[in-house]
Amino acid sequence: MRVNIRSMKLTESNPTNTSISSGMPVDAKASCCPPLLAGPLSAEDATQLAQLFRVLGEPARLQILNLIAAQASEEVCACELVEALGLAQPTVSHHLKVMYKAGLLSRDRRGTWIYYRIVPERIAALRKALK
Amino acid sequence: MRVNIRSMKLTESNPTNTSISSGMPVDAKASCCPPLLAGPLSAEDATQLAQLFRVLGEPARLQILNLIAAQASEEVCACELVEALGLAQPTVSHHLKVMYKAGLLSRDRRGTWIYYRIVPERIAALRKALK
DNA sequence: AACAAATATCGATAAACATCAATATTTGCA
DNA sequence: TGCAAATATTGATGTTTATCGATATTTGTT
Repeated sequence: MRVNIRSMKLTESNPTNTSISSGMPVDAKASCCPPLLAGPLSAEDATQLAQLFRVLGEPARLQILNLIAAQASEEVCACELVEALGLAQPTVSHHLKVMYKAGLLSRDRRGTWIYYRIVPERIAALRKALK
Repeated sequence: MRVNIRSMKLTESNPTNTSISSGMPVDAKASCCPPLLAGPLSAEDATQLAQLFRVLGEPARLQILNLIAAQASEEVCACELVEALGLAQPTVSHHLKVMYKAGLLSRDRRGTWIYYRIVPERIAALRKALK
């Protein structure tokens, strides 16, 4: 497990959010992703799950996930995404932030660059929710 | 397999849409839901997949799925959903239409009532897409 | 044909959000 | 400290869409 001192700073200014494992802000609560079809679903659970699905309901964000998954290094620099997606830099930054806050991406700052990775457990949780 | 003559009428006035199996209009193309992480994703595929996720990105619609799944009969009358969700009838009708067009629900008209069912293959396809 | 019930459509409104240009902030380096 | 590159934020704009009231359509019944 790579521990990057600088990357800690990214979460220091985010005291209100809980963490999955290390430095992962997540808007959703810890009791995330109960099965959608295999049991009762509270209104709050429905809201949280819907919020997660909505994050995936954007082509650009799906392509970001796909682009990261295509990397052998399992990570991608934010700067690469700008040209790959053909979107403005603020737009890409926005999408990355949304996915990061949703717990779908983790990030690792190395110098000026920030490398993003998929959080596979989060994807798996969503897949389980579709049961 | 129950064949309802009247229910045929529901799809007769929808000649532009393709069908999954029988009487199921689907906005998405037949080549739906390629794996999101296990291979390249075209822009069109990303758009289609995102559209499907967006349908699930609404708490009311997730609750509709959950309510149907909770029925032993595996189906639910639209009229029951209005009170169960606490939404206005046009709103519920709108959500049902969105999910029906997305191929997530099938419907069976019996007299004045319309009973909705989950299309499990569609849910399974989404789950597979999260690979 | 007339009526009642269930569902669909229409029109309007408000909220959410994707997008970008401009600008600010952060970071490494000299 | 000053500069350049990467990323974040701000403000504005246009689009999408959830929601509802009012109304239309469909369906079964009498």
